[in-house]
Amino acid sequence: MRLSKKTEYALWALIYAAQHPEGTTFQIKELAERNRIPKKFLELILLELKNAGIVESRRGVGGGYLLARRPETIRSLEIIEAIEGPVAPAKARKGRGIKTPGKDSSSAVSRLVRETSEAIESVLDRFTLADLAREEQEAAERRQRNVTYFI
Amino acid sequence: MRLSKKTEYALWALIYAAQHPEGTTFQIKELAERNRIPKKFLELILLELKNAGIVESRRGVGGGYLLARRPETIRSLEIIEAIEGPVAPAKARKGRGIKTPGKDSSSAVSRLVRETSEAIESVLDRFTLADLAREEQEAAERRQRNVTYFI
DNA sequence: TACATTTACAATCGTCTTTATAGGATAAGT
DNA sequence: ACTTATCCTATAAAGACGATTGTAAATGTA
Repeated sequence: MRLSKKTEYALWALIYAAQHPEGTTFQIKELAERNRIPKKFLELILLELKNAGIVESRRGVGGGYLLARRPETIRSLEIIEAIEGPVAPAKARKGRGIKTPGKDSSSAVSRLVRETSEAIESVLDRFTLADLAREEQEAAERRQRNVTYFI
Repeated sequence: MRLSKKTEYALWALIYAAQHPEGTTFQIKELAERNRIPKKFLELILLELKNAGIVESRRGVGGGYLLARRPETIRSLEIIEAIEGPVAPAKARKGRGIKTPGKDSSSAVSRLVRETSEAIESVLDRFTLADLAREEQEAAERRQRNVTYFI
């Protein structure tokens, strides 16, 4: 599984957002500098996340972005799909529809893709933004204490 | 999960190969026409599958391609990785190595990717080429009997 | 009102990947 | 030799990816 840079930036941005006190905004500029994300690119990404209903924006002085919902209710699947589009292939509509051998949803290849997609969804469904933010926080604390675990 | 056309063609080709009696060859030309795959593109794909040790080739009259191993021993993971490269991100080497916060394997995003990759691998590991070929065979028979199941 | 701050949004651009296509070289069976 | 079929290299069109540029619009503050 490979995440595009765009999706990776989106995840970082939302983790950053989740680490802010609820209801307070953060600015694109600050986030871009901290995480070395191209500012204008980040703008684009946050706009998409806004259109997906994951963040909200406030314009003007003191404005910025903030989570639209509580991080416990935002699953990583939703985030990734907001940027990359659906993980699972569109379900074949039942009823009318012409049968083309290759694209047939009963074909072995389609089944393989379907089962894999379901596995991906089930993992991404388990992790909420709150989980990611907490985990990132803990990792950061470990780094600060300068402790490295070699297993 | 999205498969590239190339990988899809590779799977079709191998399913086709698996449906042939063991030890007999099939020709690119025939397969290309039957499945409407660009012949030259298919050539490229079979070459890659050959370099990956999945198929063998025989030149000259009566030549063609055939599976290098029994279909029960060829897992779909192997096929997909032969074309698309590794599913899982390369494991971070333990020991020396500079720590870059973003790419840190302990970060929340890395963990998410890692767990998802493992889920994908575990599904793709369960299906062998023999499974796919059998399933495709059954689907083809159902189609021939002209029976459609609307669930 | 004037101004600084901050997002909104459209358009563009260079590079890489994907999906092929073309042409000939090479090998092997008959 | 001749035919069949793979082997190999090069190239090209289209689209996705990653990012930049420029301008507009909203909002709080002096």
